[in-house]
Amino acid sequence: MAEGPASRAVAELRRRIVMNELTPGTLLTELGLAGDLACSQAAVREALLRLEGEGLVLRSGRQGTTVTDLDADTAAEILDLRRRIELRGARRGARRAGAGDILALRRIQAAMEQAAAAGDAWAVLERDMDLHLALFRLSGLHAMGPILARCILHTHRFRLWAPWHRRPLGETARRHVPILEALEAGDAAALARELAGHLDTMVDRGVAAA
Amino acid sequence: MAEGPASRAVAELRRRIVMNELTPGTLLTELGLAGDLACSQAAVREALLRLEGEGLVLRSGRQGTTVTDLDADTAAEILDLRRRIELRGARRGARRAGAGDILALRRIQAAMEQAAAAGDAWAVLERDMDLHLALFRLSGLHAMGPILARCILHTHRFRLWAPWHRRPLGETARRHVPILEALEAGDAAALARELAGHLDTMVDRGVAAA
DNA sequence: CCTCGATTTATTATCGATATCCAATCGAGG
DNA sequence: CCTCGATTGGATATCGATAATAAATCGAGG
Repeated sequence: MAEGPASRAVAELRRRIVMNELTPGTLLTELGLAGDLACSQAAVREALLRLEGEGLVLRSGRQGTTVTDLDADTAAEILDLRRRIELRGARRGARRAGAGDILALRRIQAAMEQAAAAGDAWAVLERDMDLHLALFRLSGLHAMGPILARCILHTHRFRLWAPWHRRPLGETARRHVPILEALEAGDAAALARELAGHLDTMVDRGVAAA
Repeated sequence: MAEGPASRAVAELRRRIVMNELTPGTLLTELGLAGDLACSQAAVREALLRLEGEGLVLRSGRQGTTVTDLDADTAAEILDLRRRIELRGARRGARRAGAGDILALRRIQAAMEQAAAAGDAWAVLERDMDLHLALFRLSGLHAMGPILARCILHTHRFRLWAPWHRRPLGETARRHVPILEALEAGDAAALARELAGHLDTMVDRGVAAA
């Protein structure tokens, strides 16, 4: 999984930020992280460049790089955006799904359940992202994948930041089963419905929902 | 404007790709570009990392990095996304615009007209991007700025790739005036209307529009 | 003639050292 | 006591060299 120092640095820092071990505003120095992660400045530099591309850190030239802020308004807006992207993608992709695609999706879902059983919250999130991205890839809208990835990442971060959104890991994993069943049945309408429901229950929108 | 080799490399490569001097699929090598742009491999490397974050190139490990593909379907989808982001941003931002904000926007618009008068198509696009981003920034939805930036960039690229979408530069610049006027009047509805019209006429949607 | 394997080559990935730059600090003058 | 300017410290930015790796090429064997 770890192909090199740079990849490891990206994965590790991304995990720390999304899991809120590194809180918003934290100042990161390239040389300092190089010490922590036991790699060279160049590797850390590449990692920070990538994380900036994902919106997790902000590099301000020679003043250093900081972990980006979070706010509820933007998080809600991003979730809406994500909802729209995934729904439109699902409607396009439902008909193109081959048996191989569905098998691959089921494998990811199984891996997610396995991670949930092991109590590895981060691995669950990674598999969740894999699954949603693989599903979206069926739409053929290649250039939008990274945009969706960014939205998913920020959704995850916000959910962990606002702890009242947390759910049992196993439940999170099992929630995806109906989505895959709708896809396998070739029912685009059901797929969109299940996916929409999944995204809508992802975040508690105030107490009124109860 | 050019702060260093890396910044210059990013700007130059971005220009070449968006202006379609570098066509989709072109293979780029770090050392080769370093020769072209008269800088070190590290500078080119940073540039390519950033451009990958913008979706303009695809880095495939040791197999090299290529200019990303374009397709009309995705372009249409991205334009829709952009429309949605900008419209929601405008509705939020209309009330918060101060006199200083409007002055800054007018300055950018003036610079765009100047670039148009000079016949500098690329500068017009840069100012267009500046203007739309500055306008969106009024919404306070910080984390979405880079997503919008990406959408605008791809919209520009697609428009230049499909030459029938081109318009006289001066017209492009002047199109933004009503938007700023609506903003200055504090009329959120008019702002949304003008902005929507601007985005809708950006791309000819088939011959039916004639 | 075709296939498989070793070799070569071209390219990225990584590192350590140096140059550059911004900002905070300290000191002198008013 | 306050302000302004030089200084110093700490960080990024950049470079050149080296290591590692994957694709392409060439050659021998079948």
